[in-house]
Amino acid sequence: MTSAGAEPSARRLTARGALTRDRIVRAAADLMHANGVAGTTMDQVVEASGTSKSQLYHYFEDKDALVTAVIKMQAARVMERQEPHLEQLSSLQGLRRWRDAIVRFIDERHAAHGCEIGSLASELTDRSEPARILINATFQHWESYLAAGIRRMQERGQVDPSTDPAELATGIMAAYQGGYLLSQAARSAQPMALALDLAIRNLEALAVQEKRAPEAAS
Amino acid sequence: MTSAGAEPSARRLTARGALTRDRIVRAAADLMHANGVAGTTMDQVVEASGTSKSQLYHYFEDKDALVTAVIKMQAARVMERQEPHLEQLSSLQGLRRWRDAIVRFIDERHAAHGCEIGSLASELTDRSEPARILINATFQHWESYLAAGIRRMQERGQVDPSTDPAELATGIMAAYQGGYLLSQAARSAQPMALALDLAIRNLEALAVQEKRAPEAAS
DNA sequence: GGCAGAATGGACCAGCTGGTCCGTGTTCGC
DNA sequence: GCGAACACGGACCAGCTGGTCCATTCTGCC
Repeated sequence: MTSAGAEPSARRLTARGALTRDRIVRAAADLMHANGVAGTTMDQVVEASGTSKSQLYHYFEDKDALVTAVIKMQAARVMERQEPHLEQLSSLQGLRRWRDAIVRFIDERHAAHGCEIGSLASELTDRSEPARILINATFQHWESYLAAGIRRMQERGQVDPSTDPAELATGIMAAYQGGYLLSQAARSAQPMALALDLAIRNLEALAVQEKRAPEAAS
Repeated sequence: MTSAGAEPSARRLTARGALTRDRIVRAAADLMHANGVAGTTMDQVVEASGTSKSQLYHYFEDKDALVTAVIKMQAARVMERQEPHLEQLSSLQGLRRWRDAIVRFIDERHAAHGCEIGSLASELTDRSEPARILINATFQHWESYLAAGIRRMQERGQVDPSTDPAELATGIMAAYQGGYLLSQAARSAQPMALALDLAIRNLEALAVQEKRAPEAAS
């Protein structure tokens, strides 16, 4: 379900229409990720998506509606990329693999651009309340995956059970977002690596002292 | 030294001129912090600063030059606000006081707006290389204060001396920036509190075990 | 096979945006 | 006290931006 919210009267969509709509959102998402929302014009979206002005305004009431669809698509994209790592997260090892994947991802892109959701958050949060709510919900959803993983670690005795998983998850998310921002500014994946290391080290420190506990096969 | 860089030919500035220039940068900084760089028009700056178009372009070659001045002013403002806390930082207690001041600051503003530098970073880093370099330098400078404080803590035996203070500082900065972003999106100071707590807890965990060591007066 | 509604093409527009220009007032240094 | 450079006011403009409109072509469905 990569497609995003409708709005402009839940009109019927033919298969062809749905495809066109998707091309528009995809093009808009890429442009806005690279140039910002304000830095992306409707004409650019038209050209990049190979559609026309009338189509754009046929599927979206105005730019705000398009932006809403873009937020939803980016949220879906990010979650799709993260899910494989977070879905069954249940150990510090898994968390470290998650960290490695992120650092590698940023490194491959030479730390150009920021987090798809984070940059939208920074630009839109103060400008549009509906956008803020949507973005905040995305963060929450994202964090809930981390929290669930941490809870599993607690159950397995890898992490101190007295600390609230949701709060730890927020802390880790903050490290991720801040790490992304610093990496973007430094054009290096190192800040992200340091930020996530600090966050993970925190769980390790909280770990039940039996560091070398009986490891299940795997 | 709140005023920012010149550029448009280091022309001579009369006292009156310097004042006008400063009013312009100040107004631009406030507008851009609230509405973003792209969301701030030169006409708005003119109106908010009570100047005229010709003055604006008398002191700044173009919008980019104005933005550069704004970055420098915001960097100075942030550092001015942080220096009292970071200048002689040398204990975990001091770090916690820094944390408290930040959380209070965000709470007072009901978590509206983001970090003055962080939001500029997010918007400009990909769009302007000179801006990126300037912003990155600001982060470095900022982190160096934190690193110096951590080094002092190490010397006093409060923090494990085997960890690189600069790397810890980057991690803390990331927690700060990410915490700010999440707080802005959630309209609550809590994410910031959790993020900084996680970062600080990390130093505590690293602390030499003699937790209740001989405390110097104060 | 024909019609209602979806999909599309693209010309057109009013308002805004960054930036220019020129004339006037002020101030500093000699 | 006087000229040069600085400070200032504000009309003006070309290009862009989000958005409108209407005519035409497809498509699903009875």
